Amino acid sequence: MDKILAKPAEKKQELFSIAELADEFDISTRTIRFYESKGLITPDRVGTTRVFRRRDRTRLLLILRGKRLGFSLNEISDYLELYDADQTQATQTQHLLERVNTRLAMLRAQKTDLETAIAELEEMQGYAMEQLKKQA
Amino acid sequence: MDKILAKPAEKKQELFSIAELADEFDISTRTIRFYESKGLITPDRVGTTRVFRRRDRTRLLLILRGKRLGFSLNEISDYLELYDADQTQATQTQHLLERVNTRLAMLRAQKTDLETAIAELEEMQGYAMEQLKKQA
DNA sequence: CGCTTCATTGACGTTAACGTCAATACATGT
DNA sequence: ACATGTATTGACGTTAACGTCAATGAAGCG
Repeated sequence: MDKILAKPAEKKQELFSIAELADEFDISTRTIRFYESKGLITPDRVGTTRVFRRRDRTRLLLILRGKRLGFSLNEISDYLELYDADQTQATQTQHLLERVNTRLAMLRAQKTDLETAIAELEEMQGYAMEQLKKQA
Repeated sequence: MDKILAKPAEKKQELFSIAELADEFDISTRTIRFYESKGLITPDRVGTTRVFRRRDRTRLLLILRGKRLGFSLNEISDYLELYDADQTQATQTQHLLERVNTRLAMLRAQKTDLETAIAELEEMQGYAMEQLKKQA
């Protein structure tokens, strides 16, 4: 499969095998198939074999970032929908806007939590360094 | 139990029942007992009944914030240890400092992710609002 | 052409983080 | 004293997010 997909001279790789993506993102192929079964990604097929385009590669990036931020796959699924929402009709755009705003509120709340935690640890850090000076 | 623990005239409540805390933090008593079984909190007992002090109440706050940030209970357990570390010996303080720094790096990385996600959504928000103007 | 190497598809196992339920024990208001 | 309400301790169930394994198939290599 490598031979088929690999085009070393190209600037931007367009197609990816499941193994390539698993390797690049340091996840298992099982995980990728699992995400597909959940509808988070929708690779093409060549026969039975999956072939991934840039779109799904990007979605994988978003999925993994979502996970790092502590979101469930269901939440991430909602989040991904925002990226390919229909913008042709005003009602759809309006709906999208509401969902984006809801999401933004969540992320901003999380950011506040995060900043509080960071501030606390920085305080501990400062105190610990003080202690070390005294103890030296 | 309320009658025993409740001292309405006091400024700072010192003792809490499991139900009070469950209510205040909007979690189940089962969850609180589960956290105790994991060693995250260590309430006193009056007979068989749990009695919580401010310390464990604070720890509950930290646990829940940790969860909102997407950390596992094991990670949170590590995190909590930072709060009651031994600072009397320089080697302990040194060790604490290292762990605090590690934690800080994680949180800062997460903050970067978060800010990226927020920026993307803000861009979508801007674009959607543009669309709505055009479509109006 | 046989061998070896991925890829796919079930099916089943696993871990974390609780929920649910049953049996039992206190404690309180009337 | 009794009914009611709350607490505790198992034991078992559940969901999410994969891991593991077995059987099968297509593809390239010498």
